[in-house]
Amino acid sequence: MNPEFLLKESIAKGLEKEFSIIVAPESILLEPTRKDFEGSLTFVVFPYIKQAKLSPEQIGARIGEFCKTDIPNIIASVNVVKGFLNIVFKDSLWVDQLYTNFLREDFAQVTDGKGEKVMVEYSSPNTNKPLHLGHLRNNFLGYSISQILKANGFDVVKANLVNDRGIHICKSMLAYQKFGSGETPQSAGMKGDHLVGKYYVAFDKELKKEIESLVASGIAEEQAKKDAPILKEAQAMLLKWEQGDKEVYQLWETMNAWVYEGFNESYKNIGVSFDHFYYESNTYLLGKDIVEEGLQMGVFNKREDGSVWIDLTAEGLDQKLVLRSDGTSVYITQDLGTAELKFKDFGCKRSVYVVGNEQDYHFVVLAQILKKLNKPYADGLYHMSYGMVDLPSGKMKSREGTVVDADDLVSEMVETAKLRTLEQGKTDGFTGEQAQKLYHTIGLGALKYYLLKVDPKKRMMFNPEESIDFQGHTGPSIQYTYARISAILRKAAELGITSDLPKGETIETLNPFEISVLELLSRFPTKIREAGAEYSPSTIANYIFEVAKEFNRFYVEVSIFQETDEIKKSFRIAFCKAVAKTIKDGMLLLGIEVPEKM
RNA sequence: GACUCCGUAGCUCAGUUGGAUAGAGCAACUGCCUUCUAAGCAGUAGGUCAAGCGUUCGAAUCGCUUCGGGGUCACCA
Repeated sequence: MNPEFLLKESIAKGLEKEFSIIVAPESILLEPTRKDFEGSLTFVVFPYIKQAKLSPEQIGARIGEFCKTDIPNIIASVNVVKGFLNIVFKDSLWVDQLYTNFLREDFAQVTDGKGEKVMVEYSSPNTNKPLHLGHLRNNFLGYSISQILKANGFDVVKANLVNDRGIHICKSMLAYQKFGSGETPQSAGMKGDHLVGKYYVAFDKELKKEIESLVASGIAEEQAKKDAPILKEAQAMLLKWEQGDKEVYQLWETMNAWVYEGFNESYKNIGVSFDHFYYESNTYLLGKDIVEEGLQMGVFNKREDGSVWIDLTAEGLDQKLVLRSDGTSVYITQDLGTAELKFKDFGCKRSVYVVGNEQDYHFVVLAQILKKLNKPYADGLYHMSYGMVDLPSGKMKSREGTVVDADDLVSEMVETAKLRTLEQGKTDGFTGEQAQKLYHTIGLGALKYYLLKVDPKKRMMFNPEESIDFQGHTGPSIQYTYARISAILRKAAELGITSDLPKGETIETLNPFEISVLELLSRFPTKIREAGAEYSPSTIANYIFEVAKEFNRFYVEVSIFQETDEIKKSFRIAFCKAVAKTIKDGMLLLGIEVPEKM
């Protein structure tokens, strides 16, 4: 039985016996004891002073005494400071916890989700240009939250809704037609997505040129922006695409195929994956039947010009268009359609959308509409809204060429990892392939950790120099801790030291370093719950860093192989195993791998 | 303008269901590699938690006001 729960039960019993205060054990709040006081868990008594009509110190003392006699096999001592009752567990309890809990294969598996299906939609790129830094945050967050939801007992379907149609794709296509002279990714020696992106930039350049010359000929800038011939051509091309024009369609398929090949390579390289792909070219016409449905229900209303609207003023929102007067879809129409499609395909009542916070309003509206339509999946919609990634030079803008390309960034990180590793001569005994894999693990680990350690909701700063730092609060430093432990475990195996204690043996006294690490390990399931409930990979990232940091303190202070007490030695091997497992499992929740050697 | 998110050390961030003396990392400075990997550890210095008022046993955390920054308010996606 979990000692934290036993303690809560005992406190609840104590409150009742001593003060006739009835509280459910689950609702009792315990927090980790502050470092400067003795103890593992702290019960704050202030909330009960009114009912108990005694001073905080007196209440704390009486509850403490009660617990001590109630569960003497768990508690070593208690102390009361002001209104804080600090509980010191017996060292042998931690030993017991280590063997029966922390080392268990499923220690990090929470079952609260009960196998319920959840769809996590993330990545969702446009096919007119390659992935950039902002996409990386999205992809890492999406993958990580999928892992975290799985760890919470949900059955997760990872989906990618590819935006493969629209005016922006036509821009790339048109520029390719004009200036491409038939080059291909092979002939250009470029990844397909980068090649297509090149023409997207080319389009923009041409467009600017045309606008300038129009302005020079005396046309107002506003008008020139609308009248530029190349823009008109792109719009015409989109129309042709929608009419199924063979030539346009073929070009579209060819160029998209290039992009997909490029994306797949990138996805593989950054270690994210999907269970299902949706393509907007298949879904952009959906949603019209839902509009019809809404009209029938009286949720939507049709105006004279034929456009369809929903009035959300009662909800504190606005009037919102859901279908244009010409009968074509807008963004939200499509999203209504795909929400329905997702539900039909997988039956997920819960659906997580990993989408930037500039779309907060859109998702509030979407959720409201689904609710009004009485959709069974309306309440399960969650917009995992994350902040922009800023550069020291300011906001990233594709058109102004201030984006950081995802592929370039990853290779730079890997290259830096290689340099650092070679500098330190740490690849002795590695084959070339193993070394390459290590550089990738470290470089990518650094990048993922850097992007995931920050609260997703917050806008964050990407400082290129800091992100390639491998020391301190970084992924590689955690990976390094894992590699160190692995070295110990290898040596223990060589020496034939087991991690099991002889039958009937236990350890009565641990050192403070061991205890504070074990305290941390005990919080892992709670942290997983927290991360799941808050949709916050950063909770896990910061927790794992704490574990690694605390273990490192133990590592420099306490020797394992020089320990003469064989029982203690075995215990410490088990201890190392549990820490390694926690770090590994935690990092995998972030999508970060850990190396056995580095 | 309306709505919304944010403001914590020089920098990047934790901490926010109200709890003890607000914590890390980087950068700066001092130490520690003949003992399990120094991508580590120990230490020094660095704070009016944007400002003010309020709520109460207690506020970085809740409320109001002000200042500063971002985002959204398209028959674009």
